[in-house]
Amino acid sequence: MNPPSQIPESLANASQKRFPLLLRSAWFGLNQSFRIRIKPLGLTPDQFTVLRWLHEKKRECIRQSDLAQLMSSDNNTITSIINRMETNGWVKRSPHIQDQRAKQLIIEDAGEALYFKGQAVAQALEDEIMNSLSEAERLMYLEFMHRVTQACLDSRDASRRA
Amino acid sequence: MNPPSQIPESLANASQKRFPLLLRSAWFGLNQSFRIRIKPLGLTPDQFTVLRWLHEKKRECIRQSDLAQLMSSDNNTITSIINRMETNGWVKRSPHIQDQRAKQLIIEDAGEALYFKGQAVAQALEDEIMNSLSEAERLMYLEFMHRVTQACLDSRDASRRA
DNA sequence: CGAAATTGATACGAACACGTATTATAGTGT
DNA sequence: ACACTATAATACGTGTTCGTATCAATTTCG
Repeated sequence: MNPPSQIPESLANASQKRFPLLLRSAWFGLNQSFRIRIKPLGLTPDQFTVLRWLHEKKRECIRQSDLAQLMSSDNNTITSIINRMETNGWVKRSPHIQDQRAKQLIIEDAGEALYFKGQAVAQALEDEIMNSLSEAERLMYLEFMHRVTQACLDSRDASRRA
Repeated sequence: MNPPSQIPESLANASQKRFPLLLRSAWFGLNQSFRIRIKPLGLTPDQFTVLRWLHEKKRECIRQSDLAQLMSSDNNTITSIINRMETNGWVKRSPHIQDQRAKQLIIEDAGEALYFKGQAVAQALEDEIMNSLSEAERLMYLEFMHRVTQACLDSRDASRRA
């Protein structure tokens, strides 16, 4: 007997419900879906994430390394992303007041306008995904996910120090 | 027990427990942790994932596009990864019996030996993360995560068709 | 059968992730 | 003042992700 070969194999077989596989598929699926939907805006998912943080932290002084922290990324990647976004006129680098090594990131009006458009798409997508859980399940899930996420970041930090 | 103010801002502030942020941080954290730990083996996380699938599906005939499906990836990326892994002698391409367009992927002995070493690291990491939940919580979490993951993949497929 | 649409793989280029090294500045200790 | 260490950003190289285009082989259908 052949295994049922024409069912979404990605989950049908794989899902002995192992956490790493689920996490990978969830992230890839969400990211790809979002990428396709915001492509008309000329944005990538990562660029949108940058705009989100710069918008939300507009009152604070955000250096590139702060942004790297917020995005679970690193200074190299941020430098590269900001280069492109600065060229597009969505953000700008400003000298930091107290620290002459650092550069403060500021979202430009064009960038903020783009953010608002992307945010509508992002919110719709998030709602759509979260609809697969009931209200009560969603609360539990987000609580669990919060703890698991913290464990992942702790594990990373421990591995770095080792 | 006050809100520890000098703990990763990525979760302390951001975690109004919004799903996309949690998912991104969890994936990046897990991936980075795993990358650091298997680096001594000369493997990247994605290469390990390839070895895992080719090992588990060793009895079946796996084409590159099958692997793309399993990994929530695409043919372009698989071609690129397999190129490097074939150079290293970890996998090899074989002509497909019935479909002359396709290439069957086969894990080499060197690749399988590497997989076993990586698997020990992967399992330890998974156990470590899952320890942040009790047994009962873990069961619920994996069930929820399964549904959410399926929703993410469905959303991607819908966006592609649109 | 034969034309059209589809599929498997690849080439190429842009964007992103990450490691290592480098430069400039800041903070530390003496 | 001095050396020492740490941090912010960048340059550069490798690996991964993804879009578009291309080619060959397969399937569908008139």
